[in-house]
Amino acid sequence: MQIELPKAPFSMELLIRRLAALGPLSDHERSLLHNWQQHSKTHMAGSEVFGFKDQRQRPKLIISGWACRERIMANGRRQLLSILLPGDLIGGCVNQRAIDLVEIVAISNVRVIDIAGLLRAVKDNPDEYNGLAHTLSLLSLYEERRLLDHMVRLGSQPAMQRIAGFLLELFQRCRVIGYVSAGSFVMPLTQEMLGNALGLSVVHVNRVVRQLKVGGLIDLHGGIVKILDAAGLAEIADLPSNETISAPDKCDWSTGALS
Amino acid sequence: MQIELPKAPFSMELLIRRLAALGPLSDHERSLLHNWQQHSKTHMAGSEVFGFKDQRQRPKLIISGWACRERIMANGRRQLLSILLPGDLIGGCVNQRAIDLVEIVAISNVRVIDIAGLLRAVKDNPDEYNGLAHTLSLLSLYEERRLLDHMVRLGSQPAMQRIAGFLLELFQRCRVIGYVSAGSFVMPLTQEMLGNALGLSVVHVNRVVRQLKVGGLIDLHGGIVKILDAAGLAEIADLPSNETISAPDKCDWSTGALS
DNA sequence: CGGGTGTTTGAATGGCGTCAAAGATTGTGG
DNA sequence: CCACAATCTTTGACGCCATTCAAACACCCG
Repeated sequence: MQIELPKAPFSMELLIRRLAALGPLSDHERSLLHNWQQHSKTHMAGSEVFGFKDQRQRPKLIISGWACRERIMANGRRQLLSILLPGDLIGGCVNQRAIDLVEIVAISNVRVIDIAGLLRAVKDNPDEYNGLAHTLSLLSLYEERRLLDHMVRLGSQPAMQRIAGFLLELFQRCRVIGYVSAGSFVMPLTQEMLGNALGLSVVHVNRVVRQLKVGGLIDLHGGIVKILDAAGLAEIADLPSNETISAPDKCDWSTGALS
Repeated sequence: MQIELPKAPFSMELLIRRLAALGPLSDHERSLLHNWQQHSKTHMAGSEVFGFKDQRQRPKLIISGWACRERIMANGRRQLLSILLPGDLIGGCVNQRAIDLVEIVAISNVRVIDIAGLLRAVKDNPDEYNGLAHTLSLLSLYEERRLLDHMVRLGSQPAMQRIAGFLLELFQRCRVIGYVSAGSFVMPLTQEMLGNALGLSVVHVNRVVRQLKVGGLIDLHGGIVKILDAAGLAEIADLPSNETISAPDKCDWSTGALS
């Protein structure tokens, strides 16, 4: 199976595309992103990308590689809380978030750039970069939503549904950032990591994945996942009909609450 | 077993005490809270407190009764994501949160007051109510942290650990708001709800609870929980040593990110 | 008193974890 | 290029934790 997978490094262009899909961006905002240059830093697979001890860490953008937020328990067990892909923000939230107090570890080699200055520019000129502020906050809104989805998986789905739903989520996220080609995407997660994310043992992950393979729903070899039957997976995963959450088209920044 | 349990309606005094424990409040801020009067609205047990469809819902404060955030799946299964107690805020976050897109249902009869105006006052006078803004945001920070704790429970703990940890969390939260007397607190959760929160069947919840009873760790009758051995529960629940998260003593509101 | 709801208990089934060991794959150094 | 180690995947056997089904038992309320 020879598959050409996009290896293009994540550029600001992709972030622009991603944000533009969430809300309107002015030319001025696009050019701010477009001209944003920053030298990137690479974290090797397995190393810590973002420590939770240092509250002062500067917000970052992942431009290549996968990372995860994970919590390690006293008995040595790991629970992956969230998977981070290229185009995802780290610690770039408007206000303090608990999720940012969790350690972030690189799954594959991860390249990040510092976007503290970018976010600062947005914050200091709220009128000028209104659309940007909006779409950026939607980005973290979506991560929180994924967290809740995952919580539901862990709490009330059997292994097969968990895996089907999880793979589908990764598939859709990869597609959004252009990392899917011919229904396939690179997934640098070992089955052990899948187990750590889904609360399952390696052995059982393997068995269920095999079932999905023989069922003709997916193909999985050498770290490459091919989604053969997305609709079938969605049915197995018991996804609600309106899976695509509608972005609140009117996110009112001036009424109610502090917002 | 006759136990006197505090039935005092949650007043602004209690919110003040709760916030003051999270950070310094000026006299000016205390008086703002103290003088805040609002007629309360009651939601009967089982009814919806806060719909997620209406994005415009005004933020509220629970002053009595228990509620929960829950998600209902296609197969009819329920997953309780979070338990809300008196003194907890609903929808009062600085910016849009995914958790606020989840339905909130009253567990017992719930009284709430509208605090949109209060939050607005805080927001419109950031300098004046700096400490208040800080502590209020800590409140939602802690809820998010509880969410992550719960996720870890669901993902990587067996039934007994889940139940022990969950009861302990409720115990500590009740104690903070003064709802614990002689180690006991009223818990209006049926065992079925406990199961829905913890991803367990009613039957198994019952069996594990009985084990905790015969083990002399808790007592549970008629909706009243008595924690007999908090340390033992903590050990069972495999809680990390530094269970009491230290409030970030220096939450810098002027550097990094948008914050 | 009766019905509804919640709790408790038993027995049987099965999903999933653990243990163990054999392939398959990747990477490294000679 | 091959050999070797290390990591990951795969498979079988076994046992336990937890679910399901079923039915009795307690409790509350009108």
